[in-house]
Amino acid sequence: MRSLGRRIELLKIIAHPVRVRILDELTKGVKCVTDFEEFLEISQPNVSQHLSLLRRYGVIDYYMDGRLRCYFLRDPIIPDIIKLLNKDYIEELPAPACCPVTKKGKYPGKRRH
Amino acid sequence: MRSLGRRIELLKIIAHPVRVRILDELTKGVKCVTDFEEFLEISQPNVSQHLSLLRRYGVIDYYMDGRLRCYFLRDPIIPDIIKLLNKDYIEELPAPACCPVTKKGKYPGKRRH
DNA sequence: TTGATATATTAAAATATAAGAATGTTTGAA
DNA sequence: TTCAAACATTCTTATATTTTAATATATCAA
Repeated sequence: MRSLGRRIELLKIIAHPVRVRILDELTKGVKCVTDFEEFLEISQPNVSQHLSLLRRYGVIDYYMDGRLRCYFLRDPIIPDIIKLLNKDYIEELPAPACCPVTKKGKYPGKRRH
Repeated sequence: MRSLGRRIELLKIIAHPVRVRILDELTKGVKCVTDFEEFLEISQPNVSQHLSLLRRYGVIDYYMDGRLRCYFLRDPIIPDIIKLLNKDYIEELPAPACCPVTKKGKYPGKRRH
């Protein structure tokens, strides 16, 4: 089981527009670097850097196919995160019903609502 | 419906150890600043900075209770993210079955596995 | 064995983020 | 009307991230 600290680090790694698009694509199947270059509008070295970052953190991996590096998802949290990012949330959370007590509750009987 | 870009920004905001702990606490109920100071081992101004960042991005909000600011969750994605972070993933994703085709599939019949 | 394709690495510049220190604001209680 | 509690803001410094540009490597095909 991975630590929470590790998970948060992972979240940080994922939280980048280019990397999310990469991971989103990879949830649909294997892709090679050139495939990514086609739909991300960034340079080849930059694509490569993002891929190697993701690989360094164990998020993705690749196998060789001729001279192509075929990247695929490795960390099982990714599909769940992608699903979350694409999910529709129409409402805000309801505000707390009525002034729940915090530890520091110095003003009982003086609640404003 | 919020844009994906907004969601990614949000993810970035959340992906910080202190802020995750704040949000984790808030999934359990309302807390005021001093409550946070107690269990986060950081200075009051730093707590305040994190809270105000979270509020600026609409993740949390507060109501006043006497002189206390009672913070609560506002963005409905948060409980889901916290759940994800705490979820157990025991296995890696299975490697792709056998060399699926990338767009650039120049080497058919020469697959290595 | 040479050229082209596919991809990586490195260094530098630009930018963003985090933490700490000092100080400011607001409000209730005395 | 003053004090103290609760909290925010601002500025600075330290550090991390991102991008760009240039260059390198590895492999297949001819």
